[in-house]
Amino acid sequence: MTKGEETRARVLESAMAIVNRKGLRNTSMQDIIDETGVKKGNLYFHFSGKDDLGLSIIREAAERYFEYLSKSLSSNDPLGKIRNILEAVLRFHRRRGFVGGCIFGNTALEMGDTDGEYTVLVKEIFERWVRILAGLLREAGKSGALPAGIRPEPMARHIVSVMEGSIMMARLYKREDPMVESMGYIQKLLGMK
Amino acid sequence: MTKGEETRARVLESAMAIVNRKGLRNTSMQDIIDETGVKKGNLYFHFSGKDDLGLSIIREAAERYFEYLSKSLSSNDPLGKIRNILEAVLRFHRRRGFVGGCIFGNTALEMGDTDGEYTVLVKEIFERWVRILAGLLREAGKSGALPAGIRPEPMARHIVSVMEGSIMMARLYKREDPMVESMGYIQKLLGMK
DNA sequence: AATAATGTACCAAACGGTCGGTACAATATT
DNA sequence: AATATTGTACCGACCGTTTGGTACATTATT
Repeated sequence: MTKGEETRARVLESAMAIVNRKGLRNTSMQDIIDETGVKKGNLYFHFSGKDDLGLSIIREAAERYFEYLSKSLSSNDPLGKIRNILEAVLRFHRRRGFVGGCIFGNTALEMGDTDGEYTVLVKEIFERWVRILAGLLREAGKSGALPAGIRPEPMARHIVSVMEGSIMMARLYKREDPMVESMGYIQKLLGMK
Repeated sequence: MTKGEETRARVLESAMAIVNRKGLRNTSMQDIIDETGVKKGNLYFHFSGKDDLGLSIIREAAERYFEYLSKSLSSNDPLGKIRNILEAVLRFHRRRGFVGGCIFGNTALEMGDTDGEYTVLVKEIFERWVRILAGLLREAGKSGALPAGIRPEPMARHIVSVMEGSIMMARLYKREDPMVESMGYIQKLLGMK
């Protein structure tokens, strides 16, 4: 790792923490400069602009997030794995004190109705999440563990919506209850409760 | 209605439309000046600052929203009324082409983790929504129309989370499917499907 | 005449971004 | 071995624009 790569990684690390806390639009390049000590010229040497930095942050956050989720799969049966994932998401936000919320959902909302690079990237991340859940649901369906009338794809999309909505509420009220309750209802729908 | 009241109402109307489309933080006072033709001095005569204008917008939007929902209650039984409300929400966003999303959820996220006036106001609005839904659920419970194990308050909170999450997804993908699907799963939980 | 409403000019701060330039190690040339 | 060249990393002053907000004179309305 060269000196430059090290600097870039360090800046990305700090910037990710700030954006996770304050959101993308509300984080200025100056904030990053102040926090990391990197000088402006150098910051723009490593990142071509704010969008380059922002997209790099989202991409890096997604990689870490999916890696974290995949390490939380302790169960053997597919529905158990889904519960593992939901619980991992809850743990993630509980550890953060429900500060910041979901960086992907936040970015989706911040970017509004534009069709820019951010929106495309966030869509891809959600689709990746849906694909993972739908795969597990399909697997559960094959072994007859899925209640009648539950189709994998729509249910997977529903789970993502529920998590995003309940993360938002948990953040707003700084309580885990919205997430815990909604996760319970998902499990009820899946016949696990 | 005096001329001044008229001006104030007109500015509030236009500003609400802009904020609904672009979000609060991404809407500048200049945007409102450009759109409405009101002059800067006059704008600051009617509203003490951006926060005053912003809070007025949210309050007004909430009044209209709840009024709109209450006019959509055509059913007689409480669970039917809940379906009416969900369908009214869907119609509301469909008419907007899923542009803008939910102004309350957007504001909640935009304001981040601060405990400012915006956050307090948005919390109140969500609580009001929960109270309405919980009342209907309790009513349904009394007449035995609620499946076993469904408690009104948590279920009401869950419904709000689901709606917020699915509105966000519908906005992101510019499709009604996320809302339609999630509404279906809510009805399934309530034993209506 | 008093007050309510409006118009215009201005402000300091913050924003993302550009610019010319420096420091220094690695490589090429002589 | 001495010198010249190149590429990476870094620096801080400066730019134009936009931001929310203020000051104050002017015009309608009552």
